[in-house]
Amino acid sequence: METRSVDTRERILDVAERLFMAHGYDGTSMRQITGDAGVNLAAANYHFGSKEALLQAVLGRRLDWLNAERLRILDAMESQAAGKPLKPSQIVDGFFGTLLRMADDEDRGGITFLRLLGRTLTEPSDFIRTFLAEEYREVLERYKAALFLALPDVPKAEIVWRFHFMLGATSYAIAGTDALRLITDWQIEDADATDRLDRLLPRLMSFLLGGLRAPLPQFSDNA
Amino acid sequence: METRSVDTRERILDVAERLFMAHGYDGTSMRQITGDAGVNLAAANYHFGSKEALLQAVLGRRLDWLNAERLRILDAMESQAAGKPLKPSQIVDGFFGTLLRMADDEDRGGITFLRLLGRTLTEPSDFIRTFLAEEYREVLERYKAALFLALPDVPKAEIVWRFHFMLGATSYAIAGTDALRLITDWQIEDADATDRLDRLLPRLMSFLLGGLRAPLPQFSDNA
DNA sequence: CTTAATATCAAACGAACGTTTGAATTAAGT
DNA sequence: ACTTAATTCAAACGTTCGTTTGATATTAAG
Repeated sequence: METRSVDTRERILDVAERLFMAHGYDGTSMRQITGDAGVNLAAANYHFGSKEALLQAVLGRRLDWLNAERLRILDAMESQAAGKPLKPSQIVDGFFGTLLRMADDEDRGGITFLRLLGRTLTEPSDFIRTFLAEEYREVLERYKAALFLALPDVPKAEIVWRFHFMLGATSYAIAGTDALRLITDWQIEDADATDRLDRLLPRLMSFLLGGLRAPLPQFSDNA
Repeated sequence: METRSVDTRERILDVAERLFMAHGYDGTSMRQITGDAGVNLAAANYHFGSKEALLQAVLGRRLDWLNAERLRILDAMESQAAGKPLKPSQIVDGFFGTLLRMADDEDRGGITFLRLLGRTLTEPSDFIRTFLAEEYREVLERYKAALFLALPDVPKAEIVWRFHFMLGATSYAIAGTDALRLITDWQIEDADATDRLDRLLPRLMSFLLGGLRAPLPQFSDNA
């Protein structure tokens, strides 16, 4: 009695991942999901309990792995460094590079999951934010601490802000919703999607590191 | 017969702006909007025609002014420069600074509109993206061209990408949905919201300029 | 073969959705 | 004062939503 339910579960998760990415949470109905997946409507509630829990399952399936991998990489880098601070570029690559490299891994959601995540990070619903906060709590604490050590001369508040900015630039870049892309004569360049993804990582990494290491802002007041 | 309808129209726009910001487009119902505004349900369809047209009216009310102001500022800077390229910092401030300074202007939506815009830029619906594309077409063309002139040694494709990254960092920073803010012990710093906004602009500007002027990425292949 | 747990199914639940209708009300023009 | 247009209103339209129900089918175990 395992084979059927596992197939049904995974098929629902795969279709839900794609539809939530394309139309958002509120814009996707349980009937669309189960219809596209070729399963009965009630199957979704049977296996996941509710629509909210379904989205959490969709995200958790990928985020559990992603953030465990991020921690594994940070552990490896830190034990390699033997107590010395890491380079900022290492830390940024461990966090954002690990995410972007999932784009090529179809077994872990590929570009579909990346876009879903980029969109979800800007969703307002309380249950989503609570869920994401818990999913990210440990990995953010660890990477934040690593950046504090790597940039001892930069005020911690500035590092946190710049982490926030980096997350935004990355989310937006991968969300691919592109309010911009319609306008920009994007064809200025290439080519197939594979090529664009190959080049996105180094492009984004240059930008993020440039922003992270920018001169500190001058505040007009002196509070 | 003017005073009533103008009041009703504006009250609907104000409430819709706030609710779309807080709960997203799909997550906000016409009944919530008209109910909170204290007007009849049918009034919204009478004045705006449909829910989609209402969102466009909400956004257009602010964006028309914002993008006209951006063009006005760019015109002023270019005529001041008398044919010579502008400084990148001028251009970035004209585009993003003008946006962020709306946060203090309650008559033009203040922080509520900024957050709504940040969220809306990542919405997937076709009608939103089409609308935004048209709203932004001219101002993006002009600012892109200014950046091309200001950074003659940077490939145009790189500039467009970095413009995209800057837009993402800014949207995310102002959207304030903060999947992050729940986790990050944000209290590390200050104080009241006014103070945070005062400091957001210089902080974001440093980050954006650092990213814009970062060393060019090295691609692993040589295509 | 029987039993019990697990999974799928068609059908329905009540609630909420965006929109429309047609009458009532208000304001403007003459 | 009368006419006409603009606006507000209560009520209802048909549709879609997430979820639940109870029967039926499938599988694993004794």
